[in-house]
Amino acid sequence: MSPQQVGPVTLADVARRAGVAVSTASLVFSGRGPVAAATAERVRRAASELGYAGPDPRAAQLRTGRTRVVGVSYDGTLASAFADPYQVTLLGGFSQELDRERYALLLLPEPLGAPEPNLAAHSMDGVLFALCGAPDRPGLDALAARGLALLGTGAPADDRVVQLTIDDRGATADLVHHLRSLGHSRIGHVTLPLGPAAPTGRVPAGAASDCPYADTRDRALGFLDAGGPADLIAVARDLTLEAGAEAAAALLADAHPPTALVCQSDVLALGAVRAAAERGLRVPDDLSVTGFDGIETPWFPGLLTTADQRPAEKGRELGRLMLRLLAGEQVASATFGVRLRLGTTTARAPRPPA
Amino acid sequence: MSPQQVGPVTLADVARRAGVAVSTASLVFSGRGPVAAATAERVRRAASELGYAGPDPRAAQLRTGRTRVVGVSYDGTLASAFADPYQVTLLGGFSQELDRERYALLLLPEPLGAPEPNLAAHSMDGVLFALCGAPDRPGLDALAARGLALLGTGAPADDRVVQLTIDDRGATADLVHHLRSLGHSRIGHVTLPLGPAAPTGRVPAGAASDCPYADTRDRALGFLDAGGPADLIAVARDLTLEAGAEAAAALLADAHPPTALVCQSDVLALGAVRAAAERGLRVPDDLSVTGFDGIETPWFPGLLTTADQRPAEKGRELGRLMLRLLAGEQVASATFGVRLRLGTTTARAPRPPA
DNA sequence: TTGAAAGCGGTACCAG
DNA sequence: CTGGTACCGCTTTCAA
Repeated sequence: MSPQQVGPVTLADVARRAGVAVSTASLVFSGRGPVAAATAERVRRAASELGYAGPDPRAAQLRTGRTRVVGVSYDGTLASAFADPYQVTLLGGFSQELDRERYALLLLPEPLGAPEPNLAAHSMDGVLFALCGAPDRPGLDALAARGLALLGTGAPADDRVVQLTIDDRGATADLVHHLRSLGHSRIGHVTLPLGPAAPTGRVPAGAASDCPYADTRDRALGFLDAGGPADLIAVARDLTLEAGAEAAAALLADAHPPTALVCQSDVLALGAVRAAAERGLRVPDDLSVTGFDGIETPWFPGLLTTADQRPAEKGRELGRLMLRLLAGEQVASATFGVRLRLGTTTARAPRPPA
Repeated sequence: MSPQQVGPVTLADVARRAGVAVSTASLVFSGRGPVAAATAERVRRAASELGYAGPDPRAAQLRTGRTRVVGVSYDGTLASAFADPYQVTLLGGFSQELDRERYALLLLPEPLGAPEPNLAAHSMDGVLFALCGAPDRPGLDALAARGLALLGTGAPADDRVVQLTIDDRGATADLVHHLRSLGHSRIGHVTLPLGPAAPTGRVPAGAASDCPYADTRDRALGFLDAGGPADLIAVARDLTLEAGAEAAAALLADAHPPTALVCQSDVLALGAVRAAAERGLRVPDDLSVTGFDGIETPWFPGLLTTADQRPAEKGRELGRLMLRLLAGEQVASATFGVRLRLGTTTARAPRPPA
């Protein structure tokens, strides 16, 4: 009868039982070196007899320095991040690429006001800052000091982070130009949150164009660039359909209401569509609405006019960039193309009532 | 000038520079032992001068055996899992509880036909089998052998996995009883996929009631228990609104079509609502529809009649169970309560046309 | 309050 | 092809 094992079985136990050196046993499991078939078989049998679970990843990680884990950092809770189909789809594409190389994703939500950043406390080979608004992120220094692969989509703004950005400003301006070409001039703008705890409501243009979050700011600037009126801007408190509806309602209640709404995200735009319906306005006959992102909405009858970021493809592209970084390649920041997608939510401006 | 550091700075470097032993420096960072204020200060200064990133989590993990990581395993791709609001919401609740104790989630998608299970290759303290259909899962032995905390929602069926299940069968039967009390007798059933690559379409009752996936099978059994007709069952190929619509359409095309559809998930039910609209049927006047899960659908006008699993709360409950397991407590499998939620998608059966 | 030293469980080099 | 051995970087006794 074999001696009773106390803790988990280790490689040394297996090697001893098989009558080989640990180094040889290690080769059997990693498949790296040449091992005689008979020896390998002996080791495998010893392993299964002892109930060996395979090399402990913790030890392997310490030795090799690689963890096969990529962190995904974002501000806010997981629930709030995943309420946005854009983020979910992007992450799906990212995961798809990383799966190929057997990397797993470690979700790192960074709740507001967390005392110490969680970020550096985990072992990872790289980090994707998927949808971080804030331009700086505590804990980044530690990650950089460890030499991790760092990839972002605009934030945090740091030379050590490779960025895949989009032309937020130009894409938004394109949407406004599209609406103007349809005869709209009274165009409203619904923005993403301006900060961690900003309430829903109308704001002066300056509040949006000074926003520290690059995407929010640049889209607002694009809106203004293209001649969007500075007095028709409202902020959504968070990235939900409800907040979009409320912000849109605030604009539609104006004495001289807009005939079109340019929203900084598709989710917000769908909220605007609902707000319109609640006021008895038809989309696009009475009100045109545009979004941003290009999410799939199988339940929405019609197609949102939007700046299509192709989230799945963008996620895959981020995945490929991450894999190259992990392979030690030098990767330059780049821009990802956004396409204007014409849907059924925009139409000619209605004739003003007599 | 200090000597040029080659690799990343280690605790030993810091200790040397501060003129203390590594063990003392360790205490400064972990805050575990008593260290004189002056000593601690010296260590911290040395650390910042050297750009020390803090204790390397890999080494700490090997030594302590704890990783502060919980894996979330499911079959299929991340994209498909996150297409279901139920799963997303549940994961949000789970994450919320684990955040409290600073655990991060490691996503472990297990694509079909992956050669070797990825599962055991990562360092974790526990694993949640969130929405695994398959009753068995390769790699489970290795996880159990390492003594990980194992938690599931019905699958994999294994004594080593603590389960939080629901009464799928009873809840579905309740929905059917509700419809029968409204005068429906011709009731159709739209099931979740019966296997990894099952096509959408009608199936004999036996196909569903023999399904290896416990939830699919038990809901089908509940449907039959309550007197649902065995000839009006259709399978959705995957968990999407489109597949639900197709499966529903297959039933509605029957020579003697149903006046109500009991769907095994809310997403499928919303597909059924769409299929009804495409055939010019009004819900609930011409067709009653029920779902399962209790997801939030801010964009859906009305409220789905459903078996409400309270996904956010269920996720939190799973989180609490996981934390107890991680703390070494003995935790028994339990049942989570499901509530019948009456919405606006069910009504009296229409009078049969004269 | 601090220091010395023994691992945690593998991996990777090198010699044979 | 196989065995010995020096680490990987930190935590944790235990002694001083």
